[in-house]
This record gives sequence, C-alpha cells and structure tokens, in this order.
Amino acid sequence: MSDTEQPIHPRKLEIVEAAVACFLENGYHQTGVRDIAAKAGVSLGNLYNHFKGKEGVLAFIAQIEGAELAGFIAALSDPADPRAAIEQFIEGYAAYVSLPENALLGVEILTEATRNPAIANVFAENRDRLIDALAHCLEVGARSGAFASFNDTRAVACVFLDALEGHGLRSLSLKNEDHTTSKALKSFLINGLRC
Amino acid sequence: MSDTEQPIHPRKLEIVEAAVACFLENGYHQTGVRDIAAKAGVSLGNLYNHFKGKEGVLAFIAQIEGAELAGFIAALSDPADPRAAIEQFIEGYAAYVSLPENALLGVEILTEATRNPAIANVFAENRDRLIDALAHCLEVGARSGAFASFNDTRAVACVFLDALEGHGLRSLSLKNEDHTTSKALKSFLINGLRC
DNA sequence: AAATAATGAACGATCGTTCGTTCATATCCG
DNA sequence: CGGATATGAACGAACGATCGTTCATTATTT
Repeated sequence: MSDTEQPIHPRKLEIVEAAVACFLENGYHQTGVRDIAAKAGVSLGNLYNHFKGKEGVLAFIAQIEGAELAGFIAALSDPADPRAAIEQFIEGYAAYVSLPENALLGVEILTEATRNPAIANVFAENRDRLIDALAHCLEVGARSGAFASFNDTRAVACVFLDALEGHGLRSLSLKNEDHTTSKALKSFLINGLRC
Repeated sequence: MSDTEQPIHPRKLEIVEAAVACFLENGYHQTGVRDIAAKAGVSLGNLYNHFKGKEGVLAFIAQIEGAELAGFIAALSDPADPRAAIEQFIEGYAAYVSLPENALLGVEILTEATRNPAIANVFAENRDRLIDALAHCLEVGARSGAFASFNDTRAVACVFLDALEGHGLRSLSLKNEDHTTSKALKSFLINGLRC
C-alpha cells in the first residue's frame, strides 16, 4: 500500500514510463510486452523480473493514477474557504482529466476494471475517497452559507466528477484544446451551487 | 449512408448481435472473430462474406449506435415546449447511456476512434448533430424566456452531454443501479438553466 | 447449370510467458 | 590483498496458443 516500503528500482520506473507511452499510442490490448520492453530499452525477460506480467504493469499504473488523486483529496479536506477550494478543484481536476494521457489511461483502466477485479480494486477506492472529500467540502460550504444546501451531497459530488470526467473523455476526440467549453463547464458547475 | 439501400441480410444481423454480446462480455480487442462466428452460429469464413473483417463489424455497430441518436435529435428539433423537451431528453439520454451495453460499447468505440479514422468518422458526425440540436433547443428556450440566455449555447450543450455521458460511464463500475445520483444529475442540469 | 451462401483447413504473424544462460558486482574466507 | 562464491539484473531463444485473414471447396437455392 505505502509507496515507501522499498525504493523503487529505477528500471521499473523506466518500464512503466515506456508502458504508459505505448498504451497511449496504441492502447492497452494492442501493445505487446515486447513493445514495452523495446521502448524501455530493456530485454523481454527482464521485464518479468520487475513485473508479474503485462497485467502487473497496468496494475502498477492504476496504483500511480490513484495516488495522484491524493493531492486533490488533500486540498478538499478541511478547507478554509470552501468556495475557493471547490473552484480550484474544478479547475485543477478538469485540467488533470483533460490531459490525454490521463483521460486515455483512465478509460483503458476503467474498461479493464469492469472485467478484471484485480485492476478494479486498485481503481475503486481512491475514487470513493475523492467523492467523500468533495462531498465534505460541499457540506462545509453549505453550513457556512457559501453554497446551497443539498439533500445528498455525495450525489452532487458524483455529478461534479461525472461532468468533469465526461469532459475530459470527450476532449480525446478533439485535436485542439477545448477552452471555451471548459470555461462553460466550470461556470455551470459553480453556478449550480449558489443559494 | 442510408440504411435502406439494401434490405440487410438476416445473417448479417445475427452476426452483429453476436459481436455486440462478445464485445460486452470481453471487450473488443479480447474477442476474436472466431468467438463472434461461434456465438452467431456461423462459420468463420462466412463472417467474411458479410463483413470486411473484424473492424468492419465494429464500424457497422458504430453506425447503428449513431443512428440511434437520430431519435433524440428529432425530439429536440423544433420543440413546442423547450423545457419539456430538454427534461425528456435528459431523462431519456441518461437512461440510454447508462445501459451497460451502450456505455461499454461507447467507450470501446471511442477509444478505437482515437486511433482509427475509419471508426472516428462514423462516430463523430452524429454526435455533432446531437450537440447542434440540443443547442438549438436551448436557444429557443432562451428566446421564449424559459431558460437563461447563454453566450455559447453549444458549449452548454457540450456540458450537458459530458455530464450525462460521464454519468453513464461511471455507472459501469457500479453493480447496482445508481438511481439517486441519476436524479441529482437531472435536477442539477435543469437547475442550471433557470433565469 | 448458374449463382449465391456457407464451410473450415491452412497461413503467417504475433501473443504472453517461461526458462536456461550470461555477466558484472558484492560478499565472504583465507 | 586475492581468490572463491553468491547474488540478481539482464538477456533472448523457444513454447504453445491464438490472432485476423484467405481461399479452395462444398452445399443450397434459383
């Protein structure tokens, strides 16, 4: 669970980086372990010295992706100014999920998770904690009068994440950056919180 | 382009149905043409008498999926009551994209489209027309005073679709139906249109 | 008989994985 | 210090399985 159990072998990181590049370029199921090893400048056999296999590499990536949510969660916990925290979250998370590497890897992991429990477990928990943090922030804001009060703040938090992630996903099919709808999304979400 | 050029060979439909079932169960890249043929009760070679290949089957599915949007587009065009039309669209489209077969096939097609122009073309146009129809409905509603007036109605339409599709996508990772967040999403979107 | 539909063996390519091996470095013993 | 030994990272040939596709052949229908 903790990342600090062992200092990660540099080669392992090189392999993961190469794998991410391959998955982005050709997708998870279209890339072979040979492609990963070749791009990492590593022998085929050596890859298996660092990972349990192709699936092990993806699981490791999922673990990293999940860990990156920790920053957002931390920023939402115990917020001094709930409104500012939410606004910053929306902006930051929208940017995060709109990065092709995050969006593409996200769906790749998600679809794999629907059929692969090992991946699903790594994936699910962190998302749940993100919803919790967001919902908590909404509640704090509601109590302080900054936001409207909702029956089910978790549901509203889900709506936020759905919208943001849906936005990031669609940005995949657009070559140029989608700046105008990104702003529209932000103001629409913020506007939905007013009393 | 038109589906009525030729009456579709019954066998072709059987094959497509089998392919959908396979893609849902195991994903596009994990299912082989042999799996499709076997599930359809058809010989391997005969599949190639009806489709150009595995990719041809997916393209056909994408075409069907696109055609299913026509109903939503029609309902949004020239709306007598924009508010009712939007509400019905939200409800209907949320249900549509929350069906596992639509959500899963959608991402499968989307990810394939990011790397396969042939699929992307089939996929992109209908979505654009859906955005147009939705934006048009929003404008009509704004003029009649039913909705607030937006600078960029297309952007708002994008937000709606992003949120709805993101919702459908996330419903993939939930075993039980997500009724409460579905309602929250609807009311949040509707609420965002008020003057 | 001509045309259409259906078959499945066969092809070359690639898949994920295994495994025996090499080799440079670290540790130990005398 | 110098030689023996242990360690584990790195390698790549090889395996059986499966991939998408082709095509010569057979069956069915008109």
